[in-house]
Amino acid sequence: MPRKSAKSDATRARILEAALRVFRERGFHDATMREVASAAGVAVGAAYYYFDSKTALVMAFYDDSQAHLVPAIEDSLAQSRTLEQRLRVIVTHKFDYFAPNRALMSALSAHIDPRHPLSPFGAGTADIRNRDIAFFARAVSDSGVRLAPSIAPYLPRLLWLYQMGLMLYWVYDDSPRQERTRQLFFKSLQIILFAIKIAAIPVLRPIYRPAGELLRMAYGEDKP
Amino acid sequence: MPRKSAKSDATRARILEAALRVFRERGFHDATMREVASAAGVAVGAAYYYFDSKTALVMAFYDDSQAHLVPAIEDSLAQSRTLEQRLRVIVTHKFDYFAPNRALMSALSAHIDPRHPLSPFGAGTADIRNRDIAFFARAVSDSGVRLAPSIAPYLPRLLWLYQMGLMLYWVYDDSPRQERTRQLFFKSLQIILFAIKIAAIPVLRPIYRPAGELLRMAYGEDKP
DNA sequence: TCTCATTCTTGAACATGTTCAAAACAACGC
DNA sequence: GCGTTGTTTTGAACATGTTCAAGAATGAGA
Repeated sequence: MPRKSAKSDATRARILEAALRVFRERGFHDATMREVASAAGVAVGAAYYYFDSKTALVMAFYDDSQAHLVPAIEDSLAQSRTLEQRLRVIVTHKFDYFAPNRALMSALSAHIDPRHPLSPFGAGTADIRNRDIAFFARAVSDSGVRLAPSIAPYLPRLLWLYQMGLMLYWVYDDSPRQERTRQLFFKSLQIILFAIKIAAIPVLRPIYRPAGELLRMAYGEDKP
Repeated sequence: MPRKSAKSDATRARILEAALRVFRERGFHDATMREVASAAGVAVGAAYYYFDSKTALVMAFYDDSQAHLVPAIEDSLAQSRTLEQRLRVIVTHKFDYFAPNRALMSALSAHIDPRHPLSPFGAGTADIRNRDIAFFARAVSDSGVRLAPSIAPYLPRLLWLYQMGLMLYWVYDDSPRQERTRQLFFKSLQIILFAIKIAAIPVLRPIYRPAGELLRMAYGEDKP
């Protein structure tokens, strides 16, 4: 809704910062919107003027993260060659950036329902999601990996889904420094890359045909 | 909390029935606890005497479902031989039983957080989950399928997870009669069974070694 | 039949996310 | 300057999940 002045932007930022601070200190659930508003020095209504809901504050943080992540990831992608390196770069950058607010992200995972405006799978977040998927498309393209044509169109979306699963595990990973997620990531990445390479071998393609059919069924047959 | 009389059981059942009715008619989110209580002819407090929360009502329905599903599934399992048939039986029975309240189940999927008492992955629901996993253990055992020893101990839990994913897709599947989920199920089941069989071939085991390691990392190395 | 402890039941009170009408402020044309 | 129009801010009001102190019902033991 708010679109105009620079002062408006500042207020919005002030509310968002205050919210993240309060959420970190008291936990997302225990923090109240009244606390957030008071920490930002505004009335409750102001918070709702800039953000649709309490969860939308966390989503705004997630959204803003792209501004920081895009250049960082682009740089690292340019320096890395193999697909494995590239995928590591994307996921590691994300984990590192989100780490200080890791517990917060659980607020987002509460909305699995694709019809909810804040669901990571819904139409309401298509922009964020597509920008995100673009990372993986970029990581795959000109990485020198030969791809089976039946799975190639779905690979970026599949990798995005894989990374969402990792993030979910990571958010609730209570091992020290989330070391468990890191190990799981490396090991699973190995397996996935192996499967991708295998699928591209012409002789083995018949074996992978059902996988291609499954993907077509699940994602539909849209061109892009 | 409530433990004693038969009248108590009746009241509890009356509240649960009323809740499901109201949830079905008005949707889980739009329905209020006051409506539920009024439909059951009790005060709001009574509902909270028997159920910990609004979501707990849906969980109670899910819990009760086992009483209906166990005999039905046991019977069908006894009549089916192949692992494919058996897995179809389990999932199909569940879908059929939950179908009238399909939209309701979305209330459960809201709690991904394993620390939440109602999370399907948390300690609070371990009993329900283990009973559920037992179906898959039973489907696998004496089904005549040779298993790779590195994945065998995890297979029931893996299949349970697979079925949870299917349920999630099913809950939000808006294709007529959820035909899409059904097709996805059949196709993915084919692939999974193929992978399981391949993994058991001695010559190919080295290829599957990383998968075993991954599972050990993800699930830990507890004996049962 | 009369305690009295336990189990149920009640509905008002509470906490908190969210809405909204009204007020304050800002910008702009005259 | 002064009205007009659009933006921002306010805080009380609202809706609803949940709690809780108090009362009713129940049943066991004397």
